[in-house]
Amino acid sequence: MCISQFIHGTAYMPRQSQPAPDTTDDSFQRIHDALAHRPGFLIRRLHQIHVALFLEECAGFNITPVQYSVLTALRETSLDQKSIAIAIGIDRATMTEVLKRLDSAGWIHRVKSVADNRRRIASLTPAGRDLLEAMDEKARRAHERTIAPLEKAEREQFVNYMMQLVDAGNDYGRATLKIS
Amino acid sequence: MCISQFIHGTAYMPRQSQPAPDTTDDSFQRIHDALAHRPGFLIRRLHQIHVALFLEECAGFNITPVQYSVLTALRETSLDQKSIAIAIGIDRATMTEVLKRLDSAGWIHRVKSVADNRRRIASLTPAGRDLLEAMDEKARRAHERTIAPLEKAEREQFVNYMMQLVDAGNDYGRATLKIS
DNA sequence: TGGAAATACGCAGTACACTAACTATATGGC
DNA sequence: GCCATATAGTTAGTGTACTGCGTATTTCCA
Repeated sequence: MCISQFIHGTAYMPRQSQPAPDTTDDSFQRIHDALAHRPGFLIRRLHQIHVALFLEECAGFNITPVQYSVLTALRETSLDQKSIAIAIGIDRATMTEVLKRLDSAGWIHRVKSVADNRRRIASLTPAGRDLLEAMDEKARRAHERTIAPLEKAEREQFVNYMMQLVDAGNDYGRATLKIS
Repeated sequence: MCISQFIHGTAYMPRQSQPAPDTTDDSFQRIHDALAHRPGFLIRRLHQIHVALFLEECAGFNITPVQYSVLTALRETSLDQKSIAIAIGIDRATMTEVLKRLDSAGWIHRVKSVADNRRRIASLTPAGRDLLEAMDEKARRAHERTIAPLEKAEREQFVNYMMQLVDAGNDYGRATLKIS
């Protein structure tokens, strides 16, 4: 189902939420109008869609997009946790968790740096390297499928725009969420 | 700091992760080359950036982008939980959690539907309506700032592309993550 | 009209994303 | 050389995003 179908009623449409007498069909149109043009809303949805496509393509490997990014980075070089975190853009607390999972899956191992005992250097195991090779093609397809609905020239423009925005906003992320 | 600074060394650059003798400066360039053009990677980073901008703009309101989307939807009409979930594109388990928090913050309340006792209808409280009014301008700014580095025409193109992709991929999301 | 199927919601479990506070180690200035 | 300061990593807590299962209620049809 696509949004148009949803809005225009060919897909699921709740009919008897009666307690709200104003829940008419065009409420959904109005909600759509209010949200569908907001960049942040679209980005969130697009992220969900990409994750779903990635997991579908790479089903059987039991790996997530972030984990694949980390392994990709480690294919280039062994690296301490903070550097990996900066390179792929997540904070070090999350990095700790991600590396734990990659470690217990047997795809990486972590050793204390001899030069600096605070650091733990992560490297790919042979199993991790094999996994990367086995799934590279499917991961590539997941990324392609995410932007496949656009024309070739549009896809290039779109990726180019995102690169500009990510580069410009690179200071943000690792966001503060203050709860009361 | 921007990615170029990061890659080219004017920003933080780990120097003595010595245990990996191949950790040269251009490892970071190679990691960047491997990741920075992948649509999924860029989308994830852009999402992080938008959330950070939103929380910065709306600091003091103690609200998240998703919570704001839900309130925005409820401004149009009271609605059962599943319909809200479909309208803003998250699954109903997450919706339960989000509504719990909005409820305990006093911005919505939930009542059993008289027509269908399985349903709980959520509505804005006066406090919720006031909150929306108070933060509308700042939320709008957060969305604007997310795409501000692009030219006006580019921004329109970019949002247009995202709308196409989200519409085409609307079946995805609510993703399957199978853990062993 | 009575029971099977469908639906709405909740809960437990997993993963990413973040903050804040903590430990352990390293560094730099005196 | 010693101590203040800075840095790497972990842990606890919050929030979004899922799956899968269980419960209660409604619907449909045989």
